[in-house]
Amino acid sequence: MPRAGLDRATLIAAASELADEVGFAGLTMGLLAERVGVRTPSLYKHVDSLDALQRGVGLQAVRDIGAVLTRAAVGRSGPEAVHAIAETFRKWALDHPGRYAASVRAPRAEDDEYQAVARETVQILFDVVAGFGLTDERAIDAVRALRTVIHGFLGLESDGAFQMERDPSDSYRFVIDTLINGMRAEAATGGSDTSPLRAGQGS
Amino acid sequence: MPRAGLDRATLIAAASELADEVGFAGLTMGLLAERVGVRTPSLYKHVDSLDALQRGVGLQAVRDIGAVLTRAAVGRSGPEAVHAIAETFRKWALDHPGRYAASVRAPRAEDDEYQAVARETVQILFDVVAGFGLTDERAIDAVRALRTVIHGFLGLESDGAFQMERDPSDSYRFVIDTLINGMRAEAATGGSDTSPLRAGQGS
DNA sequence: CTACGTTGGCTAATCGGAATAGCTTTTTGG
DNA sequence: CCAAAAAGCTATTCCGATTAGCCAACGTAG
Repeated sequence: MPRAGLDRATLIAAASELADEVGFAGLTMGLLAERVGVRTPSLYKHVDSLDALQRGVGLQAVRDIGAVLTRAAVGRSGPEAVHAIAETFRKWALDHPGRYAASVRAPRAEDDEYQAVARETVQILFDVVAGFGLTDERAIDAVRALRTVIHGFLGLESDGAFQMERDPSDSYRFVIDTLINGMRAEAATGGSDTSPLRAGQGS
Repeated sequence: MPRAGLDRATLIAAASELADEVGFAGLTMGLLAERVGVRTPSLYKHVDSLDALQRGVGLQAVRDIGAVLTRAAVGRSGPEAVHAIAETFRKWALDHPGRYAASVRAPRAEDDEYQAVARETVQILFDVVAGFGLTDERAIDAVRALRTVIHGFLGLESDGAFQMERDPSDSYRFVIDTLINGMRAEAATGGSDTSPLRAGQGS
């Protein structure tokens, strides 16, 4: 009985592909085992549980997203950077529906590693927002707004919630542009309220 | 062995409450049975399956949301109506996390009843958007934008994705205000072409 | 009021997927 | 070459959903 040469990373990679094919909810130990040519129980030599596997896929997805967004944002700033990030994120999510769903899964507050990776990705957004001249609380608001719009739209779109005859790409641009205009306006009027902001994770 | 006097509606109501307590994912036939004082298999006399139960909870949740939003919007228009709807929706979602999660569940394209109910709720948003003078494609964009922002924000918030020391309520208002400004601006430019909102570097 | 069909509840059993136990073989380091 | 760790496997257990089949409760015609 030759060995299959599996390890955690390989399993997570295979699970990620599988999730993109059958949906994150359809990702099952049996299916993954079949995919990698092994019996189900053997997987437990490399991952602790299905939950751990899902977490691994989600964590890797967030890392991938961070890398992709970083590449998209480099050399750009302001509205151009926002558009690049928004479009890149959407394309990635549409290309990798399972991974995207995995990345959205509730991160468990006590999961430090997840929090750290998420923080890194959110940092990209802070850098972009800083380019608008937004700081402190307004920067937080703007980053939250960006995440809100991107996740909100992708969530609805991937749920098939847009039924009308209108290219979602155009609607997406509308929302993003609206947000950009809002940030521009906010930066122009200069944030009037100021409260100290404390350290935290996420945004 | 006295009868419990159950029926489909009672079960869905009980399941809704239960979902708010244990989370939509934690809603289980066994738990529901215990809650209504009956053995698990007995539930199948009233609902076809767990999936059907979940669908029922989601459907009812969408109906409830529609009713609540309608009440919130009556007598208001424009920005005031948008704020009322946004705040009401958020409060409802925070008060009923399980039902909210149920309402978001992918609606299945072939489910005509669900589609009809969802359409009714979306209609409320169209009415509000019409108050801004937006029509046709721009109205669709604006409605999608509203849904995007509301669902996006509530999704992130309920996932605990906002970790920084900043009241989410304030950030929520920021996003909503930004969107309102965008709709106002869009209405002002008269929607002359498909991309009047281009967020160029210039003005 | 009473027999009878329908309805609702129950116990027992099946099924599918996750997870564990315990055995066997490969790999690896000395 | 040998012992221990690592990686597979089969057999089993567990749990939640679901089905089968039995029996009591209800409600209604005669």
